[in-house]
Parts: sequence; C-alpha cells; structure tokens
Amino acid sequence: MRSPEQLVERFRSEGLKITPQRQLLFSLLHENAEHPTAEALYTTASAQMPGISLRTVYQTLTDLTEMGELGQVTFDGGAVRFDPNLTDHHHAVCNECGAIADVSIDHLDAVSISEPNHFSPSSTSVVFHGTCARCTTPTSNLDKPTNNQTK
Amino acid sequence: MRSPEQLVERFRSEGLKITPQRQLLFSLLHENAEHPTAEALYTTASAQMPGISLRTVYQTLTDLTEMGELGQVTFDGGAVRFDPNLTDHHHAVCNECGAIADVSIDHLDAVSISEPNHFSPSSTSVVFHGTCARCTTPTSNLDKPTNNQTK
DNA sequence: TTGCTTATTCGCATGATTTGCAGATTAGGT
DNA sequence: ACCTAATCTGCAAATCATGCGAATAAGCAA
Repeated sequence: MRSPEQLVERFRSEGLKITPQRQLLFSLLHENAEHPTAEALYTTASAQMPGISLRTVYQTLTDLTEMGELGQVTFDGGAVRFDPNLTDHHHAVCNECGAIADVSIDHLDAVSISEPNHFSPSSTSVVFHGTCARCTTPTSNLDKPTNNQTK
Repeated sequence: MRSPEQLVERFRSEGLKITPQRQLLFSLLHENAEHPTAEALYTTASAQMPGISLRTVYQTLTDLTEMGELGQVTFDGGAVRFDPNLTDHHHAVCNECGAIADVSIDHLDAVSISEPNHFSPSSTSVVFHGTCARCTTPTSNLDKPTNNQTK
C-alpha cells in the first residue's frame, strides 16, 4: 500500500474526499504487518476516534482493495484479513498463536503441476502452517502473544 | 475418504449408528472430486432424500472431518468446501467457472522460505488461480459449467 | 417382536462476518 | 457562507455455521 500522503493525493485526484476516518485508516494500515481483520482495525481505530463506524471501516477497506492499494487474505475460513504489502509474497501461519508472517519464497518457479493438464495458472499462493519462532522458543513463554486465530 | 462400506464398519466399531442420512452422505462424498460446500451436498442429498436437514449435513460433515475421513478447504473467504481426497495434494481454482481441481506438485520440496527465520512449517499448501482447460478452449462454450465460485 | 437406551435428526435460535440501504453529515469547491 | 455530491453512520438483512432441546430411530437385549 502507498503511504498515507500518496493515498491522499490519489484520492484527491480521483475526486474522492479526504475525511478524518480515511486518514486514520490510512495511517493504521501503513506498514502494518499484522494482517488485521476489519474488526481489529475497528477496535484500534475506535480508540483514537470514538464513534467511528464499523461500516466505515469496511467501506474504506473495500475501497482500498478495489483500488488495488490493499490485499486481502483468508486462512482456514476465518474472517478476511487485510494486507498492505503488495509485493509478491506468501504467508506463514502459526498454529499456536495465529500470527501471520509475510515470507518470500525461493524456487517458486520450480513448482509446477505434475500431471498433464491444461490449467493456466496466473498466480500461485503458498501458505505454510507451523510454529513461529516465538512459540518454538522454550524459554519466556510469558510474552507469548495470545491466540488470535479466528478459527 | 474411505469407501462407504469401510465407513460403515468404522462407525459401527465406534458405537455410532448407521442412519440412512449418513449412508447417503457417505455415497455422495465417495470419490467426489467437486469440492462441494455443505449447501451443495444438501441440495444433492435433498433430491434423493426429501426432508433431510441441512443441520444433519453439517453435522455429518463435521463428524467425518473430526474423524480424519474428510478434508476441508476454503478459497478466498468463500464457504468451506469438503474434500474426500486425503492424499497429499494441492488445488487449482479456475477464475472463470470456479471449478477446483486437485493437483499434484513437482519440486515442492525445493520451496523454502528465503529470509532467515525460525518458522518450522509442518505443512505447505499451494493454490493456483488461473483458467481451467474447459474455460480456455475457445470452441464449445455451450457446456461450460456455470460459475460456482461463492466469492 | 417388543421394549429400552442412547445416538441422531431436525428445526429454530443464535453467533459471526459482511453488505445493502437511507437519512444525516461533511468535504471541498463556488 | 452556500451547494452539492461524497461520505458516514446505524440498522436491517444476507450468508455461513453452530448450539440446543425435543422428537425420532438405530441397535441391542430379552
């Protein structure tokens, strides 16, 4: 996703309005690597702007997605998560705490469908399920994040 | 998933009852490569057994999943789809018609997370999005399946 | 076959997530 | 300051899935 400043520019140039709600969400999403759900963003946004509507959060998220400024991902049927990282990347989901990390992958080009077929893939997405560093470390389970996995 | 006969055996041996509803679902799922949703199975089942409850379909599907006889997959936030294929495989989703095909993958072992990290993957799933053979073929669009993609 | 026990089925209520709608509000230009 | 269209908000409603309790029926024993 572009910076809040650049988004403001883009919105302006498209005749869209720069509201405080949008500006807040721009900043909350900027470089956000948490893959938050709409609900999570709403909670955070509400702390800074009491009265903001969940509907507005959904609306803005949908708008940004349609503008190609935001990505969406879902894992195992949970709620949709938003991803401002638009670079080509994949995800690693921790079975313990539900954390989702962006990962780059080596040799993805080597992966191919083995049986003879006529499927023309336009994109390939890889999801690793496993245990993250934090949950693997035997010591200091105190600051281990709580399980945020929706399902 | 095991054959209906084997499932009947397993259910019996575990003290579970063999109801006509379960038997019907066993047969509908056996070697079913359509990745149906609960709703889709309910529709099919209703044709053969009017009066069967959607609740029962969900219940049976959940039971089979918990018994490890059935797999679940979801794509792009749509409804859960059930997969009787328990072999190690991946999926190719057609952007046009929503069809989902099971695929085997070559060189998956070559795929690795590139940046230094301590994530221990226990499983890796790959999803291809693209156009299936049927939707690619320019001729005979007549028998092209309708778009079953939920979202 | 009859009857008993307990698993199952079924329908409805409820929960979670997301979208549609309409009226109130406000950004941004005149 | 004023206008107008875009936006925000609250609520209804759609979709998907699960909890619950009453009714039903499978499987077993006599």
